Amino acid sequence: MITNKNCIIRLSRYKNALYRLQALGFVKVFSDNLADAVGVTASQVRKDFSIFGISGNKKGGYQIDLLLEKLNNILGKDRLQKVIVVGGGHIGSALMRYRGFEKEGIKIIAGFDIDPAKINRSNPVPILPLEEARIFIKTNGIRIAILAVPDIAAQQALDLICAAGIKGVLNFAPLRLKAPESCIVNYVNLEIELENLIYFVNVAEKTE
Amino acid sequence: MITNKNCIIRLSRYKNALYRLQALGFVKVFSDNLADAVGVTASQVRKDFSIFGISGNKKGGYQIDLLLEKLNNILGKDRLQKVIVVGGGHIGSALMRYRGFEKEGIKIIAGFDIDPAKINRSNPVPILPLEEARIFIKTNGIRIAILAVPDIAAQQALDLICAAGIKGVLNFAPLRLKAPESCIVNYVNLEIELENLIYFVNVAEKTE
DNA sequence: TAGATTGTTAATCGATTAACAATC
DNA sequence: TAGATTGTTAATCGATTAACAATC
Repeated sequence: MITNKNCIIRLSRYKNALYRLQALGFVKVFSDNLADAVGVTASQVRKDFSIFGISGNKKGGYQIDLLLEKLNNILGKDRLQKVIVVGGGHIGSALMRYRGFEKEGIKIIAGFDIDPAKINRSNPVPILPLEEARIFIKTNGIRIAILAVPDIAAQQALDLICAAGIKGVLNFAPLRLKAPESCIVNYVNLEIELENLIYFVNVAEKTE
Repeated sequence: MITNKNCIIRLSRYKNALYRLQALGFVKVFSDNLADAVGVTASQVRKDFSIFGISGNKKGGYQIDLLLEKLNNILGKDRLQKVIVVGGGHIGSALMRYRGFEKEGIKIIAGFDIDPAKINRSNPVPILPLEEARIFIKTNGIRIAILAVPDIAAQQALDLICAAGIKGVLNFAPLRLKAPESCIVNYVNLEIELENLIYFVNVAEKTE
């Protein structure tokens, strides 16, 4: 199935919008409503659904609960996703304390750091020595990791967790990493996000 | 000038790669080298440059220092960018302590929160009451804000800072916000980033 | 000069949108 | 039935890539 990243991101947005509509008491939805809620065209919504074989009812729209079930299934939300955080610095520890993941079925079950001062086995999310990561990942069958270590440590940390069996990494370190084929690395680069915003604000300012 | 977001993001990546090459002692670079460093085609590099009227030397490639000067100018890196953070929770306070912005000429000069317990005027980055945000933004001519408040508070906080003159917002709250035309809102949605990663890891697992 | 690289145009590719037959 | 909405195909749009003349 040929799909691009943007399409999958839209599926997540549809899902989130559907939960909001459901909370407001809606039971069914038209492609038009959903398009409005997410900020895309109705054609886009129907096209995205058709890619995944999701069908509604001619004239009747889509039943929200069934639609959510299908989207959740596609997005792998039908089971709890266990995730680890590598790096117990500002970003890493903020992510470990962040509550927003829970409602999405994503649970951060441990953090890892090389600094012995950061180790804390009795934390709600325990912070363990990095050298235990390998056995922890294997024992618990962890596939997803968030990488939030300093630039210079990032490649080495990635190598370690990939070798231990990690299949997907969300990397916050602001540089491009080399990963084996078995591991997907997605990037969150806050510096570049801000730089981008500043660029478009400057452009808007000049043209106004 | 017609430009898309991806093009500007590539300019940031070129810039970052050029600094690394410069640190390694390189003085000039070919479109081919830069393409490799960033993971795009050489055509893409030359095309991006031509959009902004950046030219090199036939056969001679591009002189790194001149290229950096032009890219920095386009990206607005020629002056310090002062930014505020709204929300002193886990994400907000992590961003205020994060040192990675400084080397990019981005300085977080204050944080704001409604919780009196979070106020701290003697912090390296002072945390001030939200009701002071309006006057602070106006007095200091702040144009860029990072929004890191809980979902339910996000729209109200955005309204407040937009009214005070904010022109660009990097929003971490996981919902779509309504902003006036005068203000650009970019979204960082960590839940959706993880969901996306999980999807592609699942797909890879099924097809292997 | 011969070889290599830029800058730009044309071709390709893929994603989005429009249109409309099917149908409830 | 008449009207409205889906599902899908075709058209459009825009971004990326390939090709190559210009030229150093």
